[in-house]
Amino acid sequence: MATLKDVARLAGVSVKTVSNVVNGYSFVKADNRRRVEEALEATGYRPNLGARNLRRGRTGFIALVLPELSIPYFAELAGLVIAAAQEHEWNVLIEQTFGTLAGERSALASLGPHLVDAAILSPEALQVDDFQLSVPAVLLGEHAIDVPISRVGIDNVAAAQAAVRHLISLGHRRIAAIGAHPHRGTAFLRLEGYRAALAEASLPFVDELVVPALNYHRADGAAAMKTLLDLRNPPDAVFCFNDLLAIGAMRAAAERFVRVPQDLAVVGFDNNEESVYSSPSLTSVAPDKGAIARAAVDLLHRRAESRDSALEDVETPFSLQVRESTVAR
Amino acid sequence: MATLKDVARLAGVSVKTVSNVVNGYSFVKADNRRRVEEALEATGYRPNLGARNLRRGRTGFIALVLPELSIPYFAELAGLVIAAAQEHEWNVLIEQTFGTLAGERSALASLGPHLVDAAILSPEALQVDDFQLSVPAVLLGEHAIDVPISRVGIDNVAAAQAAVRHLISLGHRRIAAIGAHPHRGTAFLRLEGYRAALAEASLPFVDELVVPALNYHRADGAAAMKTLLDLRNPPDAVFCFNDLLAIGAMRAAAERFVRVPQDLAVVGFDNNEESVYSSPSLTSVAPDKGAIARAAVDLLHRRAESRDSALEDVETPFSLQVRESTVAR
DNA sequence: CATCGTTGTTCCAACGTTGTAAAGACTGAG
DNA sequence: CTCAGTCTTTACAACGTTGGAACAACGATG
Repeated sequence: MATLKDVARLAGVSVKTVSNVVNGYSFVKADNRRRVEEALEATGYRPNLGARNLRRGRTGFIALVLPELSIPYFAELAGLVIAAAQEHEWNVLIEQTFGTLAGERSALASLGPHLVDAAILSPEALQVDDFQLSVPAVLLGEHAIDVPISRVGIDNVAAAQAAVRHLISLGHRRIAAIGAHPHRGTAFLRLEGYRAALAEASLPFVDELVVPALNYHRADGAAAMKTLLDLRNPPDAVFCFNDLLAIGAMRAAAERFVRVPQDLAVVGFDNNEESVYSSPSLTSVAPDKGAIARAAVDLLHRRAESRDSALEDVETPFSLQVRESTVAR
Repeated sequence: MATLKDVARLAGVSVKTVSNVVNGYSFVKADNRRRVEEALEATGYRPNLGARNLRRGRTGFIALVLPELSIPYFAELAGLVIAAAQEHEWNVLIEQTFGTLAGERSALASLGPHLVDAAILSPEALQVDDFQLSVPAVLLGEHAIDVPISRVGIDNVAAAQAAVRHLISLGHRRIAAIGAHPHRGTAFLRLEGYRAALAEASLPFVDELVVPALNYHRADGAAAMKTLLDLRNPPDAVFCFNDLLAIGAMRAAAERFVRVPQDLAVVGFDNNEESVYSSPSLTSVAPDKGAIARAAVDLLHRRAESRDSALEDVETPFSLQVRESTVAR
């Protein structure tokens, strides 16, 4: 593989002059520039990023720490983050934590400053004092833990409230919630929005209608839904804290021959592509994932450039996509 | 951030001795080893991977080049590849090509040997003469293009044949296929399996029942299914070349009030998690994704260690998961 | 003609690590 | 006590790059 030295020898100039050409330094004689460019072409030179970054003190990578790529929301988000990072000549390193405290801690520990320039974190279990970071970082979605790190995400309370308001506006009165979680920040906020929507419609908050989910997988949604359907007085609508839970819930309903939306309205959260094509299609809170990815990467880029470290809290837009699970075709 | 030099100063030994301890070199006096280890602990030393790799001539990264993370199959696979790579102390760099020739070429071009030690490729559009790789590589799934690169994947012909045999065994006679594609290797092979299954049952191959799909997204499956349902004599079963196409097809069927599986049996390919929870759940060819990920990474590891470059062709197992889309509950 | 500023090029050092070779310390045998 | 052999540590160079200083060439200015 060609190095600067090889190119320099071929062009008959010094290594530094080649480096200057490569880096677009202005004061290079047209003649030399041409010769260097030809030599670059001839050798197929590509800079050794390791060496460059060693010298520059950067790595050219950012970390994206998330629970699991097999969760569609994170897969879609990861794709968008990769695209956004490319704009800033960053490569993305994905670390999966599987939502466990141990996984998240070990991911954080491996994030030395020589591995990545910055990190995007989507933690689920981390405690306040785990956040001893050696690189600029941004949190996705969490607004519940109080920690001095910038955040990007939607207003979870407002979003959840909008979802439940929608159910109320359709005439539902016994509305369940699936996805309560003892440590998860977003779960807390979405429950808050659920409560708020009930309160403003003067509907009672019923304990048995709030079902926890340890993970947010389809199986958890199905299990939770079965619990709800077994109640003496089952709900006529359910707000699920993500789309996977909702898909699982709809599946469980179908297995009990409960019709959606006639007998049970369902709303999800995340607006996965999957939810557009399910039968029935799923009404869902749709965060602007592209905006989240861009905002997070841009924020880190600003922070990495200038050493100032003002905390930022970027609120990205969301919308409610109404589909068949709440309103029949 | 602590460097070897800092640790050495603290422990009162040379830089190299610290390096020796870090790398588990045997001949270090117990006393010094202890002092160094304490100093390592005290400084929280973590090796600078860039520098280490510069010196060692490795990068510590492998590339995973795939169409799109928002496609569940690739998202799941990526997660498994990341896990498998961790075993060999490799980090995974994901490049998305969006299935375009330009995207794949640019991804390949960016794969200099100083960026990654090896690459896992899942190409869709690449031509034979695009494969000028400067690092060890392995192809996923493609057995159609003839190119001197190792491959890992299932026997696509046999898998497709098994799927269509299953439909035939259920009594279906007018079986369609969705997903034909002019350049995609796997599409070609799956079509081959479809043909073979028809042939062995002495069923005719009917042109109008084979519908192409440019992309393999849900929307393409829905569009293709509409075409089939518009035929004067629509099929009573359909084999889709991936699960997304099948999900789209089932959605299109539902919109026309065609019942699955009573009026139309559907088989997919990939066995996405999504397909277990759809209504009806989807019968699907299930490649062992974990085996694919492990085989690919292990193969690259062997190749990267020893400089020998024997071509390998690893065939991983698959199974047919029968669900409601072909057999009612 | 000396001085100056501008433009263009080169040399040197350094980023943090590890392989090599050489030097130093210790052991046991002669 | 010397020597060879083994164990242990160190100095040095190098990986490929770039910032900074130094240097060289040049025309313009006084």
